[in-house]
Amino acid sequence: MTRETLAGVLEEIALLLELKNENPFKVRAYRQGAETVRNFDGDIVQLAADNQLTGIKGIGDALRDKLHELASTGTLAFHQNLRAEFPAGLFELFDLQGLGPKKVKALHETLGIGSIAELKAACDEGRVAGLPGFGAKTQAKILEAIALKETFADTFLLGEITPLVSTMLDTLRLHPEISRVAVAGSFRRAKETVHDLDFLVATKEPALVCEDFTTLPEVESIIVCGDTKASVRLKNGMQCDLRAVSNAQFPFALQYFTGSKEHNVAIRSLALKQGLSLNEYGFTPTEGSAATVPDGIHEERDIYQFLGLQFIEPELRENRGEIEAAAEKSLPRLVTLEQLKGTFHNHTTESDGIHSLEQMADEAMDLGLQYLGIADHSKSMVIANGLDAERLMKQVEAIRNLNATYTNFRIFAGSEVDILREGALDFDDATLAQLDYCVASVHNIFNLTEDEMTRRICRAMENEHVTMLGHVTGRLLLKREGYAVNHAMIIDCAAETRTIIELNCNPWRLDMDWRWWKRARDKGVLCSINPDAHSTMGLHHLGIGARLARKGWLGKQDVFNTRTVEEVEAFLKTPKAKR
DNA sequence: GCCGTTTTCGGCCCGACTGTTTTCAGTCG
Repeated sequence: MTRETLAGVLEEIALLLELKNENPFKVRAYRQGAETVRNFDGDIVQLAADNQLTGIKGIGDALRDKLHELASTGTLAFHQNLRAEFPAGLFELFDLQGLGPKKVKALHETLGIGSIAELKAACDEGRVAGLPGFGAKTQAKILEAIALKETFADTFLLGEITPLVSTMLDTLRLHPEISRVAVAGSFRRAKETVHDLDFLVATKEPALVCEDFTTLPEVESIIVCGDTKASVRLKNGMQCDLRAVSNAQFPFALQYFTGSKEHNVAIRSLALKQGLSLNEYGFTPTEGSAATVPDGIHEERDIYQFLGLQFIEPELRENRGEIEAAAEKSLPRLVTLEQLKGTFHNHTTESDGIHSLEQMADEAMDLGLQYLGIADHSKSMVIANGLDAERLMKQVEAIRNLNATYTNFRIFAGSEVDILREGALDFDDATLAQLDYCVASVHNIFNLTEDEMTRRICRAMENEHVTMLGHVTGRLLLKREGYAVNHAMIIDCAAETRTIIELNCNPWRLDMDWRWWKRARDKGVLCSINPDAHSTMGLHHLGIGARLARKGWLGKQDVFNTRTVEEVEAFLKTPKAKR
């Protein structure tokens, strides 16, 4: 029994109650209960099993008893009974954009639809468009949403699976027959989403290691298990491969399985020019070649060095100019997580965060940061409890007071100010002038044309008080496309107006996309790696942010929040035009 | 279902947008 199981059951109950037209506030109570469980500071599973869940805000008598039953017996009768009233496949319908409980209920009751497959068939036959409350456009949108979901099937967020990967790496390292372990593939290259995981081990007992791999606790089922390779399905549905090689083969296999395919093709053609063919086991002379196979290759970097290249960090291996740069020895020295001294764009309980100003600051200090920027939502974000000017000024005062109690830490008072329809801001200049800095973001009216949206955002960046631009496209990976923007124009405008662009490192966003950062860097635009944290845990996403910044070719000097607190203070006091 | 309380029942973030309607329901954030 895990915390996530408890929370998941409460979420599912909320969904089922919604389907049954239950009191929306009751539904919300279950949903909030799930959030409370997720964010509880302590061993909530044990407390629930011991029936010790008292005095926790959001968990009343009913949820306490249900969590106790669930944690102590493994199931919850109330949940099982609710579940039995609906087909299991009904849940997946909620993943489709545009479908909520009412529509799902209508589809189920009138057409007997209980799965995405059935819904797709019904749409294809035009049966959905005729239902009351539905129409041709709704039917088309549903088909679109199904197509989008199919595209993203079996894809996982980098940030979401990172803890799982480190756990599995730790387990493999403990194996007595394994001398070296690495994760390769797109995960190692820090792609924002990954399809499968590739682990690599060096061992003298490959068959044994493969067999043991299939018994890891994360494994759901075995796909294949041979002498040097095992392939399994993990409990989260992801396919996961293990390759077992010798210690001498390890660097070659690591290079090979890290990819990308395009990068490897280019690398192998370089080797061919030297009369050597390169594969996952090593170099071999090509037919008729007088080349000798190099010895002394122990690490991946030795392969690159032998080919006359600087070591290419895995994040850069996309064949987007890194090989040419490595040949010229002009690769950037990439930023590291350890170089980040602070971060901006974080929320507190004052808007929609779940931890207080003090809690967020404490966590930032525990992470070794020198400063923390607070940027709660502005008043237009009613749903997020956005602050009006009066509340904002009170928060600024609270921050100033709190700063007076710190010796080696500083909170910067900011706002995540909404960019309104035409590019105006949700606060007037006089209010913004009271802040240390400000992040400007779009949160509504997503359906503008690319031109209109780009103009809207550029107008906001032209404001003297806008320090940085938040999540450039508003995308939610695997869920929602971003709004249409012209990245090139926004980067140019940021360069002209000396506006920093955020790399929002919430795992769902990773926005601005890594493919644009090199261009921004070349135009002199600074990046701020911002977790958009809505809880203390959210601050831990800085690590993912650093990886994506590396993927975007950024070095320490390109990332604003590698600067010291004194440097940041001086920067923020300087008028934008002179930054 | 939870919370707070003028302590046992009333209130619970709400506005924008879409597509369906012909004045509004459903979804989203």
